Amino acid sequence: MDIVEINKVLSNQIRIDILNWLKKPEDNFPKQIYVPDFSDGVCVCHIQDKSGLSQSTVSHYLNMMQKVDLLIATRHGKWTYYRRNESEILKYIQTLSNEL
Amino acid sequence: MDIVEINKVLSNQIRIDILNWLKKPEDNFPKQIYVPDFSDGVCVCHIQDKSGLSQSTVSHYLNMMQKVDLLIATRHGKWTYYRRNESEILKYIQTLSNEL
DNA sequence: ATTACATATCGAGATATATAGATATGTTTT
DNA sequence: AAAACATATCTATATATCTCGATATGTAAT
Repeated sequence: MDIVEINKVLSNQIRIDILNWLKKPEDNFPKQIYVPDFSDGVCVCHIQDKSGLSQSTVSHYLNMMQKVDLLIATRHGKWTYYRRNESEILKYIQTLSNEL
Repeated sequence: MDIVEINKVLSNQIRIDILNWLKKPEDNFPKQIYVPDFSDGVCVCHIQDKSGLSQSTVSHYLNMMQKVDLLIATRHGKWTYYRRNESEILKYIQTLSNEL
């Protein structure tokens, strides 16, 4: 749990937005086609559409969010799905509460 | 309360350290000479000594921490004292808890 | 096997941050 | 008023981040 690294990741509004959108995928993204529900998260293409950023930028953002364990990635076929890592997010907030 | 701006400020270990040192000034800094206690905080020169950074860098860091309301500055004579803004720090953590 | 597609990675230019030394400002002491 | 001192601001260079288009990789469909 590297607080400084996580804070860098969270120093960007779009990345915070992504974390928020993934709280309620049903409310923020269209139904997915090749998986029955959002239990593994949302595919990159939908997040890209919603963010308005380029494919490479979104992929990069999601990767950095995964590297600090804010997100979990799962691959199904040619799609990669990202979802929140709730326990790490909670741990981050608790660590902040203690260490700030 | 601009979460992104605060996160930028907290994306640096020394700045987090400063926030921590100011939790217990008695434990982290030498006695001050021209004020009776730490109730207005710690003067820039002591924070500079402890951090090992240049005077201009420390002044810049403290200023940016004050701009986002993490710190409060008070001037006494030629010294400027900085202390934690506890209510804003708490508000920041609460906001994060809600918005992440 | 080839094509099509989703995502990841690479390379690059623009912008922001880090950090220092030099200088300016404001205060106190002489 | 001059000197000394603490802090703030300015200027500059090095490094990091942002963001994109181009390319590579992996998977699925034909």
